[in-house]
Amino acid sequence: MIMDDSKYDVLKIENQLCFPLYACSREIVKRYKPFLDQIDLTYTQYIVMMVLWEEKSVNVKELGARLYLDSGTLTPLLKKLESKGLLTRTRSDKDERNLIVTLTEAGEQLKEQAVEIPMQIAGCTNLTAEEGVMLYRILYKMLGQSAEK
Amino acid sequence: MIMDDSKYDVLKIENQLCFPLYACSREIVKRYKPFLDQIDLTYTQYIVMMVLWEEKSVNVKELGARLYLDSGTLTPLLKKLESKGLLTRTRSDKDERNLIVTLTEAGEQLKEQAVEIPMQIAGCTNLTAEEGVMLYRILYKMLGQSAEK
DNA sequence: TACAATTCAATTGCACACAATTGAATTGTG
DNA sequence: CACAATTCAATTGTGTGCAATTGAATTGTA
Repeated sequence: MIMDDSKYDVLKIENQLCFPLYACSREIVKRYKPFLDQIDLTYTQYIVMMVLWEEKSVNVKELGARLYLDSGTLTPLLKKLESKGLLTRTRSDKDERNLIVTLTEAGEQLKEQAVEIPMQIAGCTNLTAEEGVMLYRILYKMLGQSAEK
Repeated sequence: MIMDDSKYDVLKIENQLCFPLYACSREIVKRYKPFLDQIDLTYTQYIVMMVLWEEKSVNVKELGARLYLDSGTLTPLLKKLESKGLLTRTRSDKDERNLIVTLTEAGEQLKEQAVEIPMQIAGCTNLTAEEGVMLYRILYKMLGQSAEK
């Protein structure tokens, strides 16, 4: 009689959904690196810029909500992007608590180089179109749960 | 005539697969935190312990391959787990370059508390069983690509 | 209107991640 | 055997992430 499962099976990494999620996320970000190096951005800086390329101007709270990041992560990162001249940081007149982040002309120009990246990355994936769509749908379903709070 | 797409659409966060992966990974790890706090482990320490609960003894290279982590991350983390008494770190006799990490009795005992965690986490997910299986399969397909190198 | 509660970004402290380098140990090769 | 190349873990330096706290600004309420 074979007896190869036990109450400890749940503790095997291969039986957990969180681990491949965690590992995959880091592997994909790593795949972006050579491309992002060309425009001197880290992955986190890149997704902040993506929001600005869409919105032109957002406050830190909105940015954090979009990216699931808090001010502890964003504040130093935004200061760095400001020092690179890609954005400006100014307090709102209406409410001095709010910090408004605005794309500069240099930031806008970076978009021209960045637009090449998604295409280059797309070729790196071994998923079918259907798998991509499925993965996307499932991940956003999980994220939706987080957003509800 | 509506003209609401452009060559910049690829730069919208919602059109990228990497972002929900990155965000989801962090959100799920965050969901583990209250449970891991009870046994005083971080998520990364937890997955290292999971390997040891399975293997009893591994070297740093193997551990890194299993977890997609390098010695820069593992060395300080293993020293911390050693100082907690959960594992020992010894050089291999056969090859002094190799560091062998071995589970201690205390580490083995922690397994009894850890075994409750996966069950508690499972209840936190809003995915169907099918979605869970699908997600798992797709993520490991992507990871397989990384493993090939 | 006072003033308590709330809402912001910033700060602090800790724990990863990871690229790049270092230095010791081992292996491969002439 | 000598010694160059390789393989390890450790170290260094930079950049996140995030919980918890702080302090200024605003809002809600007695």
